[in-house]
Formats: sequence, structure tokens, C-alpha cells
Amino acid sequence: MEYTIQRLGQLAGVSTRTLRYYDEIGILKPVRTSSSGYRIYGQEEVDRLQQILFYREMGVSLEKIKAILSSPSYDSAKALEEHRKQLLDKRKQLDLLIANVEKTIALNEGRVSSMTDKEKFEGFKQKMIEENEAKYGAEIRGKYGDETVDKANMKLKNMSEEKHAEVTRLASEISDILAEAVKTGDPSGSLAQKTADLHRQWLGYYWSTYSKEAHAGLAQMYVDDERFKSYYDAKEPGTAEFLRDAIFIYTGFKQ
Amino acid sequence: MEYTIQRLGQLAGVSTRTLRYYDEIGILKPVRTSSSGYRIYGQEEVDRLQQILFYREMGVSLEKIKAILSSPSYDSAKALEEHRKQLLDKRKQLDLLIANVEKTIALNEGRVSSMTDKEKFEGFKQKMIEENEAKYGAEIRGKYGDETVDKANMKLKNMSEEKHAEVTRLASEISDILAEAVKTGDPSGSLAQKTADLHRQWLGYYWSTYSKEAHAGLAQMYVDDERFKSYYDAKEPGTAEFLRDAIFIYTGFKQ
DNA sequence: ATTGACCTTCACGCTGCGTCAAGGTGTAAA
DNA sequence: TTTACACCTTGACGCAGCGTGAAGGTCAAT
Repeated sequence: MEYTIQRLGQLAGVSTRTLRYYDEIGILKPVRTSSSGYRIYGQEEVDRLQQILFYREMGVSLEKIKAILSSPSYDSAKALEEHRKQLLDKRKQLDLLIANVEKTIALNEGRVSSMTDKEKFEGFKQKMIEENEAKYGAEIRGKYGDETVDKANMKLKNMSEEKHAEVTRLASEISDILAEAVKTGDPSGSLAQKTADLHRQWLGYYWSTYSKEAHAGLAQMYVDDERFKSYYDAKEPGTAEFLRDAIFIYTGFKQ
Repeated sequence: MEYTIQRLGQLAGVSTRTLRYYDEIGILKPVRTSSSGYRIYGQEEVDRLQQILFYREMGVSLEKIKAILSSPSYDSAKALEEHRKQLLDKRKQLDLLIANVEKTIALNEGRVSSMTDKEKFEGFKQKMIEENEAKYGAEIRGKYGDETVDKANMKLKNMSEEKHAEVTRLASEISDILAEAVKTGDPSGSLAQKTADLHRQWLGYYWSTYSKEAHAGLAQMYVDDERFKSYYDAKEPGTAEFLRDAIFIYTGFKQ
């Protein structure tokens, strides 16, 4: 398939000016030009543009992208793996930021009493990501790649070793406070909301990405699924529903 | 709490140059200057900077941010809701992009036979986000907001009414197949992997965004947490571990 | 042969800072 | 006290990555 400049632009979501600029700086040249000087792009250029956009998405400068793509040691398979990891990092940061907004909203609505200045900027800093970018040089990539994979795996390992005690403590605290909260009968009360908050913290140990929807979904699952329901309702019938309602309120999901 | 320019910069993860520039263009002025002309920032400025960074993160120009923040009709609560939605949109786009990388990797490894040119650029286009940005004008915000909130709420509602039966069916199927799989003793076997796959499908009803990490985390949770563990191990001891191992293999998380 | 949607090159302008330069300030140690 | 050193100031230049004309050629259909 061959593309004119505008068609390629539409396909990839970039402007024709951008494509001309990329030609100008030599990062993406058309496969040929028509008799009248029109730029014609082919299959290779489509794929190369995709790679360029992956790097651009990660904030790599066009100059560096050019160097990377034209390096003789460029390994597209490794690069893709690296992209994947970077994107996952980016999503984690986004999740932090979302949690930040949500906490700020909760603060404004009085559902949460305080927020440190530090917390207010959680998720904005991109230091770790930028450090990764600095390491985007082709040679270090392979080594660093394995390292981060290991780190990702370590997270679960360490968790079961180091933090296991804390998670268990949290879980039992949730259990205790939930029992108290149920007695009040008010899922919007402070005890119930504290339970929901603790539950969220607890989830933090298992989910690298928190979302209100997932939290609310889990809460609904507690009610729908017999095994969860029977666990929660063991001490006091209706506890699963109560917890769900509390979490729905906490996450802002009305029924 | 009062901050010097550098301290505020560190707190928020921006450079001192940036803060001076923000002063220069009048978007964020210090509350006062010390006797020797040093910029001193107070609590209000911290909060304002947070708001600025939220908008900046969404790609709004500083000029527009200035206009928005100084508009008499500016409603910070609504703005925060809007930020939240935009961030969720952004995450959806990121998920598309991640899916794109993963499919490209699969293509390279021959696990997938083809990928259209259109698919190659899935997740790059930010049209929807930009359109939202255009709507960042205060008046449309409220209306558009409620609509998407309603949609999000609908997801859970419909679920409990319509799909409840299917979810329950899935859950019991998982239970059955898992019991069979445990007998084989091989978490990498096809029965175990089918269980993991069903488990993933089942999760799909509760999580709007699936991630391998979260799935693996949940699996680990099944082992760490007594209530889950006792449920799974009821029929056959070691079932929780078995399921975790199967899911680890399924998601690619080695221990 | 005219219209309208394409394409070309050239060139200026903009945003959001990074990065010196040249100097003043605060304070703690020597 | 002075010396070091980390902090602060204003001013000015520079840069990436395009957006946005201008002035003109091309292509296909009507």
C-alpha cells in the first residue's frame, strides 16, 4: 500500500507539516517522489513512522530517535519490550495522578480531612520515567531491560516476604473496623468510610494500578460471589452488602 | 507552610526556571517577596500550582490555564471532576497503545499473522482528548460531565441485572475446571491455563481495565489472605497456590 | 476549462521553558 | 572575620517541534 502525505498523516494522526518536517530532518523520508514531486510513502515508512511515534510518545527527542533507529545495533524486538515497560510505567504514574485528583475531590467534599502538600503533587513528577529515558541509549537497553523485569517480579516476591505482616495487619484492621461499622448501620458514616479507605490501602498492596471502577467492581463482587459473601457475612449477615455500599459511596458510585 | 522557590519546585517536581516563568507571565505569583527580593510562596500558591499542573498535564496552554483559573465562573470542584474524566480517558488511550505494542510484539514473534496499517497506529491519535480539551470552556463542562458519569454508573447497574447469571455461571465453571486441574498437579498444563483464562474473563466483568499485574496480584492475594485461601483450599488443600501459580504462568509472572 | 482538493518550497512565529552570565544574600564553619 | 557554598535575583539568548501563512504547481471530475 502506498500513501500520499495526507493519507499517511490521517492514518497515523499527525499533520502533513509534521511529515514534511520529518523528511526535512531526515528522520522519515518518502520511499520515492512522484513525477511531479509528490511524496510517496510505502510499507517500510509506515512501520518506521510507527516506531518513531512510540519513541515520541515516551518523550524521546527526534534527534535521539533518529540516532536510535539508524544505529546498526538497533534491535526492534528489544525496543518494543522497552516501549511496553515504559508505557506500563507511564500508566502507573497516571494512576497516581488519578488517585491524586480523587483524593483532592474527596478533600473538597470533606470526605477526607487532610492532604499533605507532598500528596498534592503525587503523580506529577516524572523523574523515574525521565531517568529511564536517559538510559534509552541503545547499548544499555538490553541490560537495563532485564533489570526492570526483575524489579517488577521482585515486587510480588518482596511483598510476600517483607510486607506480608503489614498486609495481614491491615486486613485484620479492616475486619475489626468493619464489624464496628456494621453496627452503626450507616455505610456513609465515618467508620464505614474509614473501612473503605483502609480497604483501598490494602488493595494497594495487590494492585499496581488502582481505579475507582475496579474498587467498586470488587465491592460488587463481594456481594455477587458466594464465597466472598459467605466470608463477610459469617459474623453478621448483610456485612458484604454493607461493605459494598460503603465502597460505592467512597468511590462515588451510586447505585 | 512557606516555601522558597527551590523548595516549592522540589515539592512539585518543576524547575525554578519554570516557577520564575510562571511568575513572569502572571499565572502564579509568590504571595510576597522577602526583604532581599526572594520569592516566598504560601499555601494558596501551593494549591494553585497543583491546579495549574493538572491542566498542564492535560495539554492545556498556560495562557488558557490563566484564563480559566482567573475566570469568575471558575468552579474548582467541577474542574476536578473534569480532570478525573480526562485522566481516565488518557488511561484508556494508554491501554490502547499498550495493546498496540503487545500486538506488534506478537506480530514480530509470529504469534499473530497480520496487523493492518490502521491497527499499527491505534492509541496514538488523541483526537478525542483534544476534542475534550476544546470543550474545556466552563459552560459545557457540567453537562458533559454528568453524561459520562451516568455511563460509568450504568456499567455496574447493567451488570448486576443482566449479566449476573453469566458471571455466576463462569464462576462455577472456574470452580469445576480448577478442581480438575488441581488433580493434574501441573499449573502450566492446559486445564490450569484454561482456568486462568476463564478467571481472566470473569475478572472482565468486574474490572473495566485489565492488567496482567493486577491479575497476578489478585492471584497472590488468594494465597496471602486467609479468607480467600480457606475458600479455595476447602475442597483440596493447595488449591489457592495452584491457582496462583497457574495465573502467574498465564500472565507471564515468574516467581 | 474551471473548480476544488491536493501537493510543493520558503519562511516567519510561537510556546515553554533550558541554560549561561553576572551578580547579590544567608549562614555556618574555620 | 572571611571564606566557602548553597541559595537567590534579573536579563538574555537559544532551541525543539511544529503551526501557519504565502505563492504557486497538479490532478480528477465536472
